[in-house]
Amino acid sequence: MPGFTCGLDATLRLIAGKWKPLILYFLAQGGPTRYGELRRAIRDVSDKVLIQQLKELEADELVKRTDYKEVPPRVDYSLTPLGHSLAQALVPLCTWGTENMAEVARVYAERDSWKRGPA
Amino acid sequence: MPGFTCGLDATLRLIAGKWKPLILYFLAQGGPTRYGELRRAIRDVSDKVLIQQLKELEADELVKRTDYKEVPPRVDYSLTPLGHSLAQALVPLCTWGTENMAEVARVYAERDSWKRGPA
DNA sequence: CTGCATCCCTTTAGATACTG
DNA sequence: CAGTATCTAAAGGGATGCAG
Repeated sequence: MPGFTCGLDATLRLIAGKWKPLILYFLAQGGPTRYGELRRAIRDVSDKVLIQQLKELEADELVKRTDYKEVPPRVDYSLTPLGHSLAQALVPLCTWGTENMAEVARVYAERDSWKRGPA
Repeated sequence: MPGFTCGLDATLRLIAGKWKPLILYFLAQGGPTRYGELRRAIRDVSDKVLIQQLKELEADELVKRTDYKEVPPRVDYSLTPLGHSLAQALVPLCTWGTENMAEVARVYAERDSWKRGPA
């Protein structure tokens, strides 16, 4: 039901998913990447979730899956032109995070401490 | 537990939440905004969720809440300097969405159709 | 190596009604 | 006007084990 309130809304629907931005960003840096490598690069993600998100990205035409039909299996993932342009739009977020990482870590630590209670 | 794999990772933790980017972006455009106005601007969000996300943004020092202690109540929300800089980093995503909205709407429509099955 | 299936749990979000 | 409270639904995510 296309009825985006604004461009940001449209974009957000594509990158909603815990690991999607990370996947896009990683692929943008490294070119075609094999499944296993991706899996290791995106720490802490399970097979199920990674595959799931890759499929959604593929359905959204942001990522291209290439199956070389070899044995043992070899598959790699790369960005489509659309995916690549989106990844570019992610760059400022990455930059922001890098520049403000200390600040972010600080507020994050505070949040966690009151979450667990003062003690 | 600060241990961000990269800047993007750090940023994502702050803007994870269905409406947060939209809230930040709206505040960036409009300056201090009263609760009711925000509520109407961010379509389809419930009071509960909106308040919840605003509180988290406030805890993360991205948004500032001002209570004028009047009756009837008057409260407004605005961006902190940190929040403002983050909102700036969101601009390219918005631009991307606007530029590619037709494309996004198309892939989205396709997804929805096969989701509901052929027939 | 790549990836699917299953089961389960937590988080997130939404509806509704109510209060100072 | 600006929220709170409560309940429920759904999505997202994770562990494990199996398969081609």
